[in-house]
Amino acid sequence: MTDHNLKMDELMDGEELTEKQKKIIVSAIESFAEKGYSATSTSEIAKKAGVAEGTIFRHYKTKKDLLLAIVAPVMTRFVAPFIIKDLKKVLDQDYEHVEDFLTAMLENRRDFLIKNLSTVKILVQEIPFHPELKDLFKEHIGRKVYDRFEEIVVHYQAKGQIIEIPAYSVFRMMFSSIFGYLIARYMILPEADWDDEAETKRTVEFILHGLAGPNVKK
Amino acid sequence: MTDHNLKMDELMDGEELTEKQKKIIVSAIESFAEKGYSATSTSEIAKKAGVAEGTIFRHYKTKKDLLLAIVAPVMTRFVAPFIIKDLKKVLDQDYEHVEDFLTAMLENRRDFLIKNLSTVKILVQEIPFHPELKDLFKEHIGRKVYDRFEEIVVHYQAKGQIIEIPAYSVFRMMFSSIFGYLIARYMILPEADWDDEAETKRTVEFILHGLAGPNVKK
DNA sequence: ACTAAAAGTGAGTGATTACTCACTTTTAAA
DNA sequence: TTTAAAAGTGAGTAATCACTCACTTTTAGT
Repeated sequence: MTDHNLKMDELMDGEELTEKQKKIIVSAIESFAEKGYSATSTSEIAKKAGVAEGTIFRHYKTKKDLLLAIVAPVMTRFVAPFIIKDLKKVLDQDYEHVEDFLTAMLENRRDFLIKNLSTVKILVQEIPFHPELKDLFKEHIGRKVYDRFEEIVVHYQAKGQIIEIPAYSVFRMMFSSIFGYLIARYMILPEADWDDEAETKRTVEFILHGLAGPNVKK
Repeated sequence: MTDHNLKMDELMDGEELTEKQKKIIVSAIESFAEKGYSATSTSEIAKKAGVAEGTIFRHYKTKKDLLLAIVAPVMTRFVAPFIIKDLKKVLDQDYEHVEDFLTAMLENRRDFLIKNLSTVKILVQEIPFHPELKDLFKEHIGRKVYDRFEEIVVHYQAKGQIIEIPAYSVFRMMFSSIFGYLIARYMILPEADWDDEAETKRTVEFILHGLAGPNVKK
């Protein structure tokens, strides 16, 4: 179970969990990711966790609460790197060129995905069917991440490094290229023989050239 | 029901269907797209279609067969525009520049998506959970579409219009940009106020600049 | 008009499901 | 050591599910 690589407190944001509860979480993550929430029974989760079915309901009022308990933290954690104080100062010091920022972001998102692969899978697979998930997503990522990203885009446009188009277009193109790569790499064809260094470089170059402003570094 | 815009013979590749069968298909498409296959009961489909539940099993041996009957034709139709005889001749005559090809492809894929929105949604949502769908996808799209696409990439690389990188990287970046746009436009934020012409142009420009070869048209 | 095949029906079936709850075991505090 | 709270159990429940099948209705061919 790949999520055993994760410390349990990372999963649940430091909450104190019983051993049985941990087993329930781990088993639910595995089954939800593999079969989907709807096709996974609480009975199966219990068996896999080696607990009584009633134990699940001892900790989570409903099956849906179990799903939310798994997925909500991953959304919170997705946002974290974007919550930077004094963004402008950080960009000027550490990411003078948009290439530096891009490379860092791609690597950071990659690390995040590798660490949270199963839970991200669950999130992506379940969002179409659960309004609560969609609302949470909008709140955390739609708003918080996007607002920060807009500032970043404006910053680099002011320096002539990114073409003058709406920030949401930049957002869309950058994210689709990055996640197009990460999803293909880790979710669609994980067993293929990937040259990660080369593909990362190509993806960054693609984005840089695609969005090049008048002042871009050659 | 948006799929009512589709002629029924387009949906089912010309097969003769009874009126009740058509209603079953239409209702199943709607519910599978909205709730997912697993969370949709045959009882619900029957009620929505105004038929007896047994009627579904009169036409489809299992619930899964109903799903496959809906999804398989859309995959076949996805491939169709890529099955061109004498590809080189067509490219030279109609798409001298990669920009022309790109624009045509984006528009063609857009039209396809608009026409098949619900069934594409079902396909995307269900693939992770159904090995048969994944196999069908690999057969139709993984192989057929990709092989053709490789020829197209090689064609434009030979003319210096696309950068010399592996075809699968080109494929990945092009498709993620195109589908990043189409999915955002029609599946994630369909109600937003989109300037389609501008966004199409931006997407094409992004890809063109991102993949520009030494001989690209200025 | 008659007949057989095709299409459709809806009650029923055995299995499965999310959840409850009375009871048992474990843990922690005094 | 005792007591109470917390954690855990598993049989049971009402509801739901995919599917069957005896029967009815409709259609098509002669």
